Amino acid sequence: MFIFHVDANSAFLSWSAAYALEQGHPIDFRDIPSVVGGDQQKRRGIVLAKSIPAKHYGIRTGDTLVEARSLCPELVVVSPNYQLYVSCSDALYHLLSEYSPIVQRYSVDECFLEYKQGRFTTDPFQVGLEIKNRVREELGFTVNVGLSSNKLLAKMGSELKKPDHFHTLFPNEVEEKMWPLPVEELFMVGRATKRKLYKLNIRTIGELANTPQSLLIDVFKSHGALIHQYANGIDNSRVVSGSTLLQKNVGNSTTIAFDACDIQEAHLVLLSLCERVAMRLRRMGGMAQVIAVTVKTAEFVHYQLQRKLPTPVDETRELFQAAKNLFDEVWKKEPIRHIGIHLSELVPNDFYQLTFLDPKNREKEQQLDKTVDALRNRFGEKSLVRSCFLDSGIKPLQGGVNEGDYPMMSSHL
DNA sequence: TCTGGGGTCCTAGGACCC
DNA sequence: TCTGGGGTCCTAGGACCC
Repeated sequence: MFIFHVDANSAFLSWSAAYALEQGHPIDFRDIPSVVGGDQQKRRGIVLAKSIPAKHYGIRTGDTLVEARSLCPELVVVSPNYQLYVSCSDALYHLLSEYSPIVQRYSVDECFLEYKQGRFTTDPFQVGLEIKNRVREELGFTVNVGLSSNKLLAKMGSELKKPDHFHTLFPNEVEEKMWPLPVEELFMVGRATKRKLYKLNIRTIGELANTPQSLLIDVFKSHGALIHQYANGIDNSRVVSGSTLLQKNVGNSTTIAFDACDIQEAHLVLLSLCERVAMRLRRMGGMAQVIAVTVKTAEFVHYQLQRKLPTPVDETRELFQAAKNLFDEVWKKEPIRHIGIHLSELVPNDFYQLTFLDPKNREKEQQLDKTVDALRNRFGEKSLVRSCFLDSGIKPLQGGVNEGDYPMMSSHL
């Protein structure tokens, strides 16, 4: 059994660069210090992706654009084009699907691929190289490809040397290729874990691998067992293809372009988030049993309140009512920068139909939602909006990558 | 106009029940 | 009255990933 991991190099930046070239732009953003960054006017001014020259200035993903510019004054900042990114992601997925029916989309720019070698299949080493080269030549951006016998090692392999490289990282290569790396490069070792490991004098993946597992469990609980296994190259998870997986949570949140100071404004933002998250929930065919409202104040203080609902819900109106109640309880009247709504403990909506007896009211409400969804799907999200948003300065649907401001893609690169 | 948005999983602690 | 000990459910919050 062979597993590939395919990872687009600096995905958002490469994709924007390739598209700009295709549109006749004279400069390849990948060759100069450049970043993809959010809109500072809308208070989303952070680095979403960076070119390799930008990285050499010390610019990191997540830095504010102000910080990034102070590191490199001539930095070129490109606006994100989410529709383009979805097209590129789809193109990559489809190319990989030619090699195996089992392809897992791990994120917008990463896939796992399970490859069974048989009498008539190609040698996996050839396949890895071919994928890498075909993506570059046919899609116009580069990827790293990792090959191993499990997902963890395939992923670690694809991170080795970038860009445009194919690596193997089989169990017998772990000691040589993975153990010398700094411990924070191991999958699932983030900032907090790194700090604690350094305190234990564990600085490389090899040192972690050779630390007694019992010690790690004492310090990190189950997470300790996990990273110890990973450091030793052990992982038994399967490649899960398609959308067979029922999503566990769904949420939308947004940074408001101005601080919301009164309850009417806050409720409007909540409603606009509800519109979007409820639509996504229904599209998934789910109903939510738990709803949470999160708030980030102008001072960047976070708080959250969650509540179990008496019955699973997918109606926009019900969700809004619940969200409003939570918000009113939790809000301490400070100016608000950011609001979110998250739904969890999802169940399939057919389950609900059979299980609960509710007033006819609900059926009417669900019919209404269904009609609204259908109209918006057919004619666009803006085809039907609530009148309360007119002149409010608040978009009628919010959350996620903000819709609609981008021209339709005419080509697929 | 310095600080995005969408997920998954785990743990602690309190309420409540037997 | 020197005050157990399970179990489950619920909520808050943290850590990690992209």
